[in-house]
Amino acid sequence: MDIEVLRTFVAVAETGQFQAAADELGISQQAVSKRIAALEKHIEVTLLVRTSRGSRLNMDGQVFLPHAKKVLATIEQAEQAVRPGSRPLRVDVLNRRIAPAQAVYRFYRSHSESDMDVVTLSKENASQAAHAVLEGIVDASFRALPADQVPAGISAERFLEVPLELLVGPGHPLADMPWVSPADLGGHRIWIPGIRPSTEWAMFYQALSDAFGLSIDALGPNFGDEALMDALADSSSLATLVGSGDRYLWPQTHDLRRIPLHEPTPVYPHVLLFRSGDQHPVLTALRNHLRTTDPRTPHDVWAPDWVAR
Amino acid sequence: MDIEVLRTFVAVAETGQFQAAADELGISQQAVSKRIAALEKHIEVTLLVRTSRGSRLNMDGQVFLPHAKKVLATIEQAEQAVRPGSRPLRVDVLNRRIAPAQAVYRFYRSHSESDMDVVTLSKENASQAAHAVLEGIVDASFRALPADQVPAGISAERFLEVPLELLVGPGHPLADMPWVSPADLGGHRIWIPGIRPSTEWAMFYQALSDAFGLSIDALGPNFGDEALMDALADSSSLATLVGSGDRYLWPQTHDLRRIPLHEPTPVYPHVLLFRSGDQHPVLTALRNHLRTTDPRTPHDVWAPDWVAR
DNA sequence: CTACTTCCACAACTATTGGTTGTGCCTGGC
DNA sequence: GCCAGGCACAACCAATAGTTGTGGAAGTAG
Repeated sequence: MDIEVLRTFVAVAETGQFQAAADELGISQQAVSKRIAALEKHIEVTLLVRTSRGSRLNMDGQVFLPHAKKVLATIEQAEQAVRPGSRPLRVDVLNRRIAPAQAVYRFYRSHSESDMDVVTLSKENASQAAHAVLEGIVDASFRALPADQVPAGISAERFLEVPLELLVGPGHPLADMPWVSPADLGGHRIWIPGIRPSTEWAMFYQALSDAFGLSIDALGPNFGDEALMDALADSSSLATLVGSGDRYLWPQTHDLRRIPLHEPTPVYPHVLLFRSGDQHPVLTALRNHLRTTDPRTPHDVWAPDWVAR
Repeated sequence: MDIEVLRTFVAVAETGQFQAAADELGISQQAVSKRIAALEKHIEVTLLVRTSRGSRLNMDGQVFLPHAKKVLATIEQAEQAVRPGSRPLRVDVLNRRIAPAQAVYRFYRSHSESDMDVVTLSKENASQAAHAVLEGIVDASFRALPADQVPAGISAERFLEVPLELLVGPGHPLADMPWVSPADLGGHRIWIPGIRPSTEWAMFYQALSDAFGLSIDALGPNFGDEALMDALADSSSLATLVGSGDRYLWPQTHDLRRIPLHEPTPVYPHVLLFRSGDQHPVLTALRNHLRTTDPRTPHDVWAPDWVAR
């Protein structure tokens, strides 16, 4: 049984004649005749009384008509259910407190009609996240993915170059500098806890170390932000790096100092991954929003050369 | 969109791989691949994640699956709704108090699982009733239809040869006869009120008159059974004819006499009309019931020669 | 690391289907 | 009785859905 056959039956039932139904469907009267005959043969029951002035429903036809309409409506619902935009856009972020999550949140507030879910997949690295996008587990993911690891079928759009800032305690030698250069950090110890190898964070800091000769200590478990901030506040040699817009490690309570980095400004290059050709309207709106609200990046920036662009 | 495509999608979703779904549907794996590709193209959304060990649903697929199942279930319901036997059998009888209606009623009582409607269409003659059957207004009709008027597509099965009896008042010359022959009625006046020309009753009594030289008075309006019985009771010359099993014109209250007719016994030849090939199980059961319970007809019967058989 | 297996997609070909046009029959109105 | 409207049948054609054969990707065993 074919859907078009049901549509044809409904058209005939409503117009009362084959020719009118044929006109409505843009096919010939003979095609309508064939379709109805096929339907009646399939369900082994005649549905229409053919007269010389048209056709009307017989008893079985009257019984069948509402069912046919219901089938068509159900199909319409099924198609509607997966139409792009009919379900919330699922966006994956590494962490709800860093810049991408905040950008998504700002977008959501200014587009209240946009339905979306923000999730944090526990993926080890950006490549796995890209596959999650490809497989449809999420619609988009903010990651720092090397250009050569973007799988076929995934588009990568670079947004939100977030400048890094040095976070130090009040006793640190650089605590009162208005800004510093990455090269100035050569002799200092930078501690970023809880970064496992092969994650994209590790790759980024590795590239940063290589570029400027830093000693970034990524070892040791992460005991949480409070423990890190306590350690920073008490130490005159320890420092860490944070994104300029991050919502955590905010120095208010510990008299910590955020010191901008310049010449060049290292930026964490967030990349939005999504399926190529994805038509989800909220995704389109999000991309537009990010493009237009992306703050002007400083002209002298540094980012790993492997990042997608 | 085709139903088989939805069935295929459900099969793939449930088995987890194309080959298994193909086996289930009795087609090749490549055909399944094509169908799924066509479905995904049609709704412009991918539904499955292909891996090297099978396929699983992605987010849209998970959304779509229950809708697809619902469509299939709705179609199943639609087909079920017109499956022969799923709705009550509609049987048309001329009158609820004559033999066919009583036979149908006996059938209904002994087949309590059989769902049926008994209606009395106000059709002028048997030919119109046959067309009502053909058009599906009713499923079957008890009529006395000439054999040459049975339309194509209608089957006629002769049941219930109901012997006629003479009904007279106590003062009638034949009131005390144990039985009479139709030929004995030659000089008597027989009055059957309310019979309009061109009805099957009129045709039957016309044939009866012609065969035995009776004078059957069919004129005058029908003032009802009570008026007829009153007239019979008061008259020594008036008589009428009734079927032997009729539930009306029963002589209890008026001291009327029912006198059997023999040599030959005129019978009213009821014919069951139904659509050729109608598979309605209740119709089949009814026909079987009528065939097996039909009382043995007397060997010396008369019926119009034009009746179907 | 290589070879094998499993699973899906693509290509080429074929069979079937569903469409078209042309025509005929039936019925109802003039 | 003739004409017009409406549906069905036949023949033909195009589009579709099926087949087999093959290849690539990814997991698995040796």
